[in-house]
Amino acid sequence: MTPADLAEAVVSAIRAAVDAGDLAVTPPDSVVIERPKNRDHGDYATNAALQLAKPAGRPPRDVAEAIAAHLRTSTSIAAVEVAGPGFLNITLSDAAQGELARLIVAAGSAYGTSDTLSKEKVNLEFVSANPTGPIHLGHTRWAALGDALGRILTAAGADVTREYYLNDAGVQVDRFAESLRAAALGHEAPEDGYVGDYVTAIADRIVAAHPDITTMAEPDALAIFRREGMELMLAEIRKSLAEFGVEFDVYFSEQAMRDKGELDAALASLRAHGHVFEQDGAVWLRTTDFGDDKDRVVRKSDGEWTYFAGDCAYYLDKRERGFDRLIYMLGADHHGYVGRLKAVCASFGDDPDKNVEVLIGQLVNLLKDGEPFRMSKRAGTIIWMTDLVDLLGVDAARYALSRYSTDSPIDIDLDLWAKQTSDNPVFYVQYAHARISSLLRNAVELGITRGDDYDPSLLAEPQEGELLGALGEFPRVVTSAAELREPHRVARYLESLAGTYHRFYDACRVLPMGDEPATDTTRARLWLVEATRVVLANGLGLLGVSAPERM
RNA sequence: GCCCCCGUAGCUCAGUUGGAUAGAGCGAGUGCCUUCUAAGCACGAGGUCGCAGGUUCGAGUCCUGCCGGGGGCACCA
Repeated sequence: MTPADLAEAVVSAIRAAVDAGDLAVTPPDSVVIERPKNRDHGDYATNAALQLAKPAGRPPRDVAEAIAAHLRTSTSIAAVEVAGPGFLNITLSDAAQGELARLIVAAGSAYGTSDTLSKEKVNLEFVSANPTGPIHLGHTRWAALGDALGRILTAAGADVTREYYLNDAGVQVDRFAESLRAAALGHEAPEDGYVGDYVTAIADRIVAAHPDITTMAEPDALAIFRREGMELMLAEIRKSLAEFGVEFDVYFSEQAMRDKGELDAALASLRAHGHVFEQDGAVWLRTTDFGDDKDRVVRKSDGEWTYFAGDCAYYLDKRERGFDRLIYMLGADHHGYVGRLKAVCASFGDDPDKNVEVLIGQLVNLLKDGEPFRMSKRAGTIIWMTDLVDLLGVDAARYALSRYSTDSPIDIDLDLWAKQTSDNPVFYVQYAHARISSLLRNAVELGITRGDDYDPSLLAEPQEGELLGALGEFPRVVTSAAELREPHRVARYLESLAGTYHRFYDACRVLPMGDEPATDTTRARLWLVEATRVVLANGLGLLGVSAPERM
């Protein structure tokens, strides 16, 4: 019996109580089922009676008793107690609890997926780093988190498009081209230009392909540096993202959007909605109508579009492609954008509370020996995604960036995350999976199979109950992580599950010792172990972290 | 000055969207391997949930103010 099944059973019991005249309320569609921290409070607890006390006009404990009487008729439920202010503490029968392993094994990689968000067409935009440099540490947090969130939303049934906004038009790209040319000529980088090993590396490649470029007229040279520099940079970005396990469905080119006249179209639409005005020779959007700090310029007095104009057009483009939920993942240094993005949404006549969601991620620092870490070989202090992967590997890097709330700034202790010990959370979780895989291999060698079925009531040890209960939580963890846009919940859950498994493993021998024969308990436990493996693998998969069979 | 985020055990952080006695891990202590991976497990100490009010049956969680830390407030991108 899953928590969801139990919730339905409680709702049914409430309906039965109402039908029997024991309770005068409108039965709720669903109730909250909790897994209590304290096992004295049963396998599961619900506060349904506390919620219904007011509409029923009766003390919570009375309501609880009325529900409990009807709940006790279920054969899956071993005990129901009314406790505290009116909680219902429910203990499942061993058989009902043990059934879960079968359900999980049968579902396999689908266990944890649901159709909770099936009505949502989500556009998930993340990373969107300018193609003027490699992916740095801050972007890397979003690469890990955005990709994980995409997987989690998909698991929850949402129709997700992962998108990278390519800022390939405008001043930054011009500066990049100028910086490349300066590097090629051995000149100093221009003011506000780009510096670093990667700039000279790309410049060298372009010079190699166009030996005459250093003697070419400046405009002609810049055009080549601009076009090819961006291509090479983007290729490098895509390569490092791919190595990190991150794939986008759409790389959305700002330049292409401009070429299609979408900026003019967006401005016309905003004008039609009545939020555009002219002042000091510039064209403005009156975002203060919708709570922004100040109005924003769309087109400068010199006729150039602002970056913000792109935001407006891009928003409209996404909406016209049918997305009703636009999720933007931004760094803390961009949190000032929230107001204007919401205002853009409202200016087009949409609902900023529904159509636009902005997730703000706090900053990431690396620590080594308790001190801020710097790349020693380089003058620059910027740390790239590839540096982090070199230091920790993809699994540890992704996991380290995914296990914390986006609200909290994170200090990644390189010593800790590079460790091959249980101090390192990702190893702790992966080790549980490897340990299970090893056990299952041993079972095969001993010629023991779990068979087509097992007796679920044999999974009656306390550690088995704990493990089953933990496995049963997984679908709810996934849906809550999806609904709250909080991938770290999956990581924390996996750590807890790994611990629960290790305790089970310590307490319950699975395979027979010596010449002993395999028993029904052996087979029942093999189902439970395989179910655990499935959940660990599915959960790690949601984070884009591998589930190794050997370590 | 205004806006956003944070403040929970010595350290790093969770806290099931308002529930029962606030939890893990690390650090430090003591045990547990002649058989499934000891990269593991078991046993304890450690707290005014920044402070002060408020909302209610009930607040770490919601509201207000204050203190402290981080980040941000362009006709830049």
